[in-house]
Amino acid sequence: MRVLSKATVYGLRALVYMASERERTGYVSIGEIAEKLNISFHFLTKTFQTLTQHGILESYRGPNGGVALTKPAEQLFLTDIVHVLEGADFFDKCLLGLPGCGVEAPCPVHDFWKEAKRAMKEEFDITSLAELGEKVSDERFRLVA
Amino acid sequence: MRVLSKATVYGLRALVYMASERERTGYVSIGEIAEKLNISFHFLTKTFQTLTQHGILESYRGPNGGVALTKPAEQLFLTDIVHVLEGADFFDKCLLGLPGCGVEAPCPVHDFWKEAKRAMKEEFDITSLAELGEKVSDERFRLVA
DNA sequence: TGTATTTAAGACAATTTTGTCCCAAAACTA
DNA sequence: TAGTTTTGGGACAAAATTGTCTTAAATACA
Repeated sequence: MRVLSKATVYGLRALVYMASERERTGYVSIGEIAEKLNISFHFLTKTFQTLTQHGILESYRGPNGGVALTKPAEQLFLTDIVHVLEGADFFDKCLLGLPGCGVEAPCPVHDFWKEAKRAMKEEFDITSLAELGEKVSDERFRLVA
Repeated sequence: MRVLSKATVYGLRALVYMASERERTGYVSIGEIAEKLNISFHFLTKTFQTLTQHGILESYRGPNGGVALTKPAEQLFLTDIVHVLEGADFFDKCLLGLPGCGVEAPCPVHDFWKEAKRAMKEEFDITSLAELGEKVSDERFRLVA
């Protein structure tokens, strides 16, 4: 059951890593993150550019440059990231791929899937990068194989 | 939020269509299904071959041939189909893509995701092709755009 | 001013998924 | 037996995703 693209997975892991380094001030370099999380630097850079263009990150070039969250991690939720990286219709798709699936003309699994999406979105709405970052700082949780 | 590949989506829709034609006896031709559901005949054929090889369908060649469910639609559940088309580990994957994510070394969203997968699997376990086929026969639900 | 560091951006390749096509094999019909 | 229908299976193409690389632009610092 794969729900997120690799681009989104890498982006999320990287953001949580940043949130887990809470005490640090200033920018974190993409190279450091890529190395720590063992993911492709160039690939992550592209995902981060998307996040920067959509106001999740701000970036700064040159020595001691890098990226930083535009808001406190307490105010950035999974839904925000997923909306940017997967599209605004992320929680609004038919399980059977039918275009206008809805109350008008639902597919046979519409009701169940609607509820599953609602529960999922609810959790994504309240889960902040700060919460996940803390878990990682606490050691018992990991971001890398 | 895309959970199933197109191959699986097409396969599922086709199986539900077959279940919805309950009164019919004998084989249903793949060509008919593909036409009715407006999906690629060749693509569907490949998916159906997989289902045949795994005992979900039985096939018969020649005039009046086609495919048929090996068991009554009441005894075929979404989990069975998904296991064949998506793999046996379908309900066992980490949201962040980490290989051995589990109680030992969980990712920071492990607990939530575990519960979401459990709820999803529970529904897939109890939803039969018969149930979905009936909904489609009842007209209020559709399988095609 | 020149060099090193770091993100920005795009070209390009590799891989996976999706889709198309052709021919063989099986079965029926005349 | 010949011809038609239908699935089986593989080759192949197209598209999307993932991954790599190169160059440019911005910034700091000596």
